[in-house]
Amino acid sequence: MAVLVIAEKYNAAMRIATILAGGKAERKMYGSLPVFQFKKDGEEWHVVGLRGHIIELDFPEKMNSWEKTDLSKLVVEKPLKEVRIKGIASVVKNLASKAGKIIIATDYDREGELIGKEILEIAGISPRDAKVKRAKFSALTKQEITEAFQHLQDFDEALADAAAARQEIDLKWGAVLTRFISTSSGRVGKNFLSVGRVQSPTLALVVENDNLIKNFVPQRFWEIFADLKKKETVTARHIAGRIFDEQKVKEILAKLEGAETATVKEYTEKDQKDYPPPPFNTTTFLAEASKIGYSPAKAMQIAEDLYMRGLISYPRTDNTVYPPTINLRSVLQELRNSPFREMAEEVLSQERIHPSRGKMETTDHPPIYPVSAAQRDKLKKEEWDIYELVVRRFLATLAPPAVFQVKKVVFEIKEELFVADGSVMIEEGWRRYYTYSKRAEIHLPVFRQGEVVAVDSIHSKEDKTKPPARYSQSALLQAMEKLGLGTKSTRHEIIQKLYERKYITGNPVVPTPSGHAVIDALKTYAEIVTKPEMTSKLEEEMSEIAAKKRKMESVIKDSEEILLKIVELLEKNRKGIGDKIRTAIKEQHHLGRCGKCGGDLSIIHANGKRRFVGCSNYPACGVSFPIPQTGHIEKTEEKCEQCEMPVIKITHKGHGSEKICINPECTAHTEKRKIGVCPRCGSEMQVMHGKTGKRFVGCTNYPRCKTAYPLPQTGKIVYTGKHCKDCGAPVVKVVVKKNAWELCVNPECKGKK
DNA sequence: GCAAGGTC
Repeated sequence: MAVLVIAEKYNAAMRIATILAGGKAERKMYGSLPVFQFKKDGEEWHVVGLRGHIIELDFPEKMNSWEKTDLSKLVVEKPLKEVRIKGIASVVKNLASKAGKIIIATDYDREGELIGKEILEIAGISPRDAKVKRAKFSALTKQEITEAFQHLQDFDEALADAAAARQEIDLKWGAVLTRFISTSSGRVGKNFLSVGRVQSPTLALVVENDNLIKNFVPQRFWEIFADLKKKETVTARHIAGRIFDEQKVKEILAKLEGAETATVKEYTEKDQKDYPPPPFNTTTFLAEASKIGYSPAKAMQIAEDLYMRGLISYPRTDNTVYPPTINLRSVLQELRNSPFREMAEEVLSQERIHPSRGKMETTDHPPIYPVSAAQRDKLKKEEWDIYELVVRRFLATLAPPAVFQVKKVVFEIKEELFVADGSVMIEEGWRRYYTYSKRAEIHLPVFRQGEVVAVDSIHSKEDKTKPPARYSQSALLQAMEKLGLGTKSTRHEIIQKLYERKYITGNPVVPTPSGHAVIDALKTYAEIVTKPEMTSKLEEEMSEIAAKKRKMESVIKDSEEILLKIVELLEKNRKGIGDKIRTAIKEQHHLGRCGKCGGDLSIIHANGKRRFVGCSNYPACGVSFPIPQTGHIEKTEEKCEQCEMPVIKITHKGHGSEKICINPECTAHTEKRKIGVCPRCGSEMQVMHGKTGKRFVGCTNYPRCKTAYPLPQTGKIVYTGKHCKDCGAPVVKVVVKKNAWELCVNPECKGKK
């Protein structure tokens, strides 16, 4: 009797097969799907790995039109299940039909159970069929897997239903609100606006933060410092800290007027342990990667790649505690084959290794750690940076604490108390390996109680309170985790989505007018979808479904009723909401006033083709300016110092950004556009933009001299000051992504290869 | 062309 085992992913299938077969599994291709095969107790076993969900929900085709579909009908429509990966489906179906036993061995969680249900449905087998079994394990270790397959359990339909309810509710709320917001504001097609259970509360965080910053009223405060002399100068701060009452500051200063000595009232000195950081989970990993310049999306992409190559463990994890099944010493031994040899040996030389542990402990995956040694020349720089980060973090979590000598002195000057703190590292501990963050050190001399030192000066410093900081991408990621928004696998994708929709821009993250407008509209008419509570409520309901206290159908029905009411309210206010968002988006594109007629200048995409800056009073006013056709354009609040025209910021992928004013005639451009000397007339040559926006090198002596050379239309052009030895034309440097080369601009130059 | 969740 053949046995079919279905795992969630390729790597899991391979591990399971290797463990069950005792290392003798054979890998065979069924079309494009690898299947692991082996014999065990006289039975033929097949192990296949899926690729996550193989079914996706979608509405029937008749409801595809955003404009024509009645949203209240969309709310109650049953979505269809579409098979996404047909190749896998047919192979699994075939194997299942021949199997006497089917073991679902997907990840042991809600989504894993649903993935199992999906594949059974495709194979036409009921989850209640006696030949269907479930293997439940929380780690891909020999012990866990062996036990799980010895104690097979029944398939848990209720758990799968919990996930299925989430799927349907997410799609309905997402599709209905996305369509409403987009169609009401005329944003249909590729510039649509979107709404979702996770993305909208996340956007709301950014918008609320921006509101706090905009409405922030700084408060003045003062701090009083005393410079004291003891061989070196020691600065002590008045014990009151920030004083918001100016009168009080004056009083204290008056009291201290003429003070000559300070007496040490209190002096303490102690060693303070500075414990190692916890092991990496996805969020902490991404936060640290951003410190070395990798965005969450980029860091995640690299980590996934390193994982697939067997260099680091699974990068999607919530866990911050090493499970006992990982042999930490043998990982260190493995690292001796890498450039981290010496460090690994140092850590190994400890008599006992005490790994640090974080607050979050789950059993699905271990924290992120290196699983094998890598060599620097085998990896790209970015891959090495991320690998090194994971290795150094791993070493740090196994290393002893750092030790700081901490000093505190309290001085008394005319009955007023001042404090000075000192902190110096005396043992490196884990900080020797983990060099990405430093703790500030302040040197302080030794004092003794009762000692009297000279007062050099006493002065106050005025300052003001600062608005809250904006979210960096990684801070946003951490806020999402804290609020239960998204999962370790989706959070960074959701942030990317907010950028794609142009709801947010930059890092730190700033919301755009359309981001503000959409959140404003949702807060008024569908507040729940802007709050993390929608997720926590759904989580509760899913738990109830899994615990068989409620039926999936009833949870979906309740959710539909709430959404129907929202749709009704939204439809009543369709025009008002749409106009508000439209106005906000106009502001987003608005660059400034037209110098000729006073109209609005904005970036216009002609038929989705060439882009330019044009006047809103067209055709009455024909003012227009060519702008570069490549690169991402953002508006700025700046005006050109020379010509007072609006300045735009252009970012070229792979290499920084430049700010230019939209006026091609402006002399402020001259420096930037300078490219060399015309070989025919000796005048200066510049980068110019033709009527179609195409750029070229032209002689400034035009029309008397008509020398012109074409330029590459992508990449950044940099002035080199050089001229071609063969033809005398200017030589420019072209930078595309990370590549750069020098180029004589004359296409007919004989010196060219 | 819609969401969020798996995974590549």
